[in-house]
Formats: sequence, structure tokens, C-alpha cells
Amino acid sequence: MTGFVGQYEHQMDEKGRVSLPSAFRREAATDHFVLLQWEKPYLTLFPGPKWSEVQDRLLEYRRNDPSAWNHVRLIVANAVEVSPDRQGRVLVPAGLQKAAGLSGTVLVSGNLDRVELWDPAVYQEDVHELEEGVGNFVHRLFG
Amino acid sequence: MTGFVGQYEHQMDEKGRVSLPSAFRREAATDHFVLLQWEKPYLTLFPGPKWSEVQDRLLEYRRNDPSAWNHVRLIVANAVEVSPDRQGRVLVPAGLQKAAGLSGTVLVSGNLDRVELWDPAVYQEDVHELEEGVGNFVHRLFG
DNA sequence: ATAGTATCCCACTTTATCCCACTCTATACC
DNA sequence: GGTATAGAGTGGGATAAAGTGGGATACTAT
Repeated sequence: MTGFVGQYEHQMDEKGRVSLPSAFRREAATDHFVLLQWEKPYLTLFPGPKWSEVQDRLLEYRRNDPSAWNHVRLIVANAVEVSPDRQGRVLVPAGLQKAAGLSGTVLVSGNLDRVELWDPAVYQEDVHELEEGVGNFVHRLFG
Repeated sequence: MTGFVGQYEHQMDEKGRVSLPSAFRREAATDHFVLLQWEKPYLTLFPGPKWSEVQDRLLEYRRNDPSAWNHVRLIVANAVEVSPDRQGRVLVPAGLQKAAGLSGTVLVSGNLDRVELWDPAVYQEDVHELEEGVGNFVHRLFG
């Protein structure tokens, strides 16, 4: 129950398969995942149980706001249900590959309750080094 | 339940393994740890249960603040789940070794609910001797 | 029915993890 | 105070697992 932590660089082959780190497979304790893009420029992989929570929130959001319908459609329509094969790889459909600019080396990054798939170069650029001064929050979190 | 107290200098071998003091292993009462750097220039080793608390705070922080996402990513992506081997050693990944400037002799220092890993020279410089005048608080703590 | 496509399974290589053996230190007992 | 014993820290080697590439089978669609 430590959540998904750590990051790994794995190769995506020409079929679009990416190995989930064995540590993540053990952590998930399920072979049932949902892969989608809810924010650019990366993909998110939710374990089945976590996805159920998210789904409930989507349903509620849609019920209370008519304009939400198209938001939900866009995200859900491009989502896929995936299961690791016997070697622990998940298949990333061509559409999602393109949406996240994935090819060759993929950064598989743990983010507590989910796993994220990034183009390494994009990650490097988007997720900056912590600056001095923003450090106040960390003492409340880790102190 | 005395917490982690005391400090030890242990050798990190070329594989990046560092022995946890046996006193700390007894104190933790678990072989499940999370090692990360949330503040420079040292590493922090959380026992599993303590990490769960921290994780909950991270999730809450992230939920309430969109700008928090990258902070959480940076810290969590460089974290690792570690378990001592039969000899009581934990493996420090190369990335974290570099981030904390660890090589050769490592200072393994108890800090109540967690264990910290320091470069001895850096520790010597950063953690000063107790100065006169700042001592007011101690009577409230220990008195 | 056939061709194209997608999914699953098998095999190999490399890297990491685990385990065994040794030495030194600290403690306890004589 | 000295000696013996047990525990802790350190180094290296072997085994198992993880990641990667390719092939075969089943399914779908035309």
C-alpha cells in the first residue's frame, strides 16, 4: 500500500507495447487497468479500483452540468481498457501514442494512485526542478 | 517505541547498498520502507506506516491545488520502495546517491519517526553546534 | 474463403536481487 | 581482567526474474 513510486524508462516496440515495471504490477495487485488522456501531454493509467472512483465522479459531474457531457465524451471515448500480457506489457493504441507523442523510449512514472506515461523529453521540459521559495509546503507535508 | 535515535557511519559498497543499523531495524518493526529526497541535501527513509501518513497528505495537497501536481511528481518519481536484505542493507539507487552526494561513508542518522542519510561532510557543515540564545525552546520541550 | 490484423505465447539476454561466507566488534561470562 | 561467543557489518558470487524481440494462432472483415 505504498502507492506507485519511482520512474522507469522502457522501450515501446513497433506494436505499441510497453512493459509495466514489475514493482507497479505488484503494487496494483490487479491486471485490470484503464488508460486515457485527461490532460496533456501525457497518458494516465488507472488501476481498476481507482478507475471506479473516477468514474463515479464523472457520472456526478455529468448529471449536474449539461455542458459536461461533451467533456466526458471526449475523454471516455479515447480511453481503453488494458490488461498486461504474460510478460507484463500493456498495449497503447495508436491514437493515444500520437496524443502523447510516444515512440521508442517511454517514461513510466509512478504518481501515488496512478501511473503516468510520458515522452522523456517532454517530461524533462514540463516538470521543472523545484525552486527555492516554493519549499514551504514540503515541511507541512513531510514534517 | 522510542523512535529512531542516534547516528552511525556505514560504508556504501559499489552496488549502492547501505546497512541499516540493527537498532533501527528493530525499531521499525517492518521491512517495508520508502526512500526519497524531499529536501536537499540528504535522503529520508520512511517506515511503511509513516509513509502512508505522508502519502495521504500528498494526495490531499494535490487535490486542492493544480500547481501541486508537478511538486508531487518530482518527489514521488524519485522515490523508491526498499526492503532490507537478509543482512539488513537497503539499496540506494544511483539517482538518489547523486542527489545526496553519497559515496563511500554514509551517515545514517535517526530522527524520531524517520531515518536520514547524509554525506558526513555536508552534515558537519549544515547541522551546526547548538548555539547559546536559541536555547529558550528547549525548556518547553524537555522541561 | 482468404487475406489482413490483432492478440497471445514462447524463447533469449541482461540485469538485478538474493544468499552464503568472512571479519571485526561488542558483550557477557568465567 | 581475559577469553569465548554471538551479533553486526562488509564483500563477493550464483540464481532467478524482468525486459525485449520475434513468431504462431485465432479472429475479423471483406
